Amino acid sequence: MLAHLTERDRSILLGLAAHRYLTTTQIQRLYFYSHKSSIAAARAAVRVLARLHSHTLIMRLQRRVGGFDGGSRAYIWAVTDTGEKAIGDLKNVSSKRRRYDQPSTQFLDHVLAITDTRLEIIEGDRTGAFTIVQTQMEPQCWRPYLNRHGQATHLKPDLFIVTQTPDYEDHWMIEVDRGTEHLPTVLRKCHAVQLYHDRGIEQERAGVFPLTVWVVPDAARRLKIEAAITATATLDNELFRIIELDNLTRLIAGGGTLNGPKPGGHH
DNA sequence: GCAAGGGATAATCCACGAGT
DNA sequence: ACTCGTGGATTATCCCTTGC
Repeated sequence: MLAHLTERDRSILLGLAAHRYLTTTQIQRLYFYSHKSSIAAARAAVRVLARLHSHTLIMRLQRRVGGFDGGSRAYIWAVTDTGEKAIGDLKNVSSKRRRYDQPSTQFLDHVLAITDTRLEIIEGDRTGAFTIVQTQMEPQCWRPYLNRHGQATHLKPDLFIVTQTPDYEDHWMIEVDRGTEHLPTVLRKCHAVQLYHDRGIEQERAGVFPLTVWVVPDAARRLKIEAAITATATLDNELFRIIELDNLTRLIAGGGTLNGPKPGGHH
């Protein structure tokens, strides 16, 4: 049943399963980036998705709700049970049963925003600003540790990335903030990062501790979170960076600063 | 306030060419 | 002959602005 699928078709299917949900545009940016124009790439992506759809390997959610700019929203895609089974055959493992209810818009927005963030980094790699050495998505990027009360728990960043520039190898934990969480919730996560840092687990495992980057929707949100972290004496400011998506690749290329490589920085 | 108009983007149609 | 990729042209749909 998979004989008629191209290598790219399989990549899309696997990628879609890994991300759970992807928009047409995201699939285009992930898998159709070497076309002559982005217009041509978009058309190609739509065609391929229509084909996979006709084979009932993937399905479409309702169009995205919300958003501010004009135009139609991109379709959001997910793998069907049939597609899941096909992936099981591909990987030579039995497919796990998964239910795809219509997810909440907030959850969907967050998942898609994480992918947009990851795409920004991938495209930074493509332009040669840095090289991606490793990418971990949920739940692979979760880190077990003992909390203040000695209970086993997990630090759950949205992404863990290792990048390479000529001078340094940098580790990153990415948190994608949509401006919807209350500041105390954000600070609670920061305290978890701080404690995980103080436990020394990551340093022992990887040799370095990653920089935690909050990717925020706008400058106002950035200033709020920056101020809150600075005002909290028990948090080490140097563990965190708050940044808008536009500047993320510059931050990564600069090893944690926006001004180029940081002398004597983490490596 | 409301309908018409305009901008933006996605999806679709169609003709053409390359590969098999 | 058939399939697939390409890209110009067209259609569909949404949101925002404008004029009343």
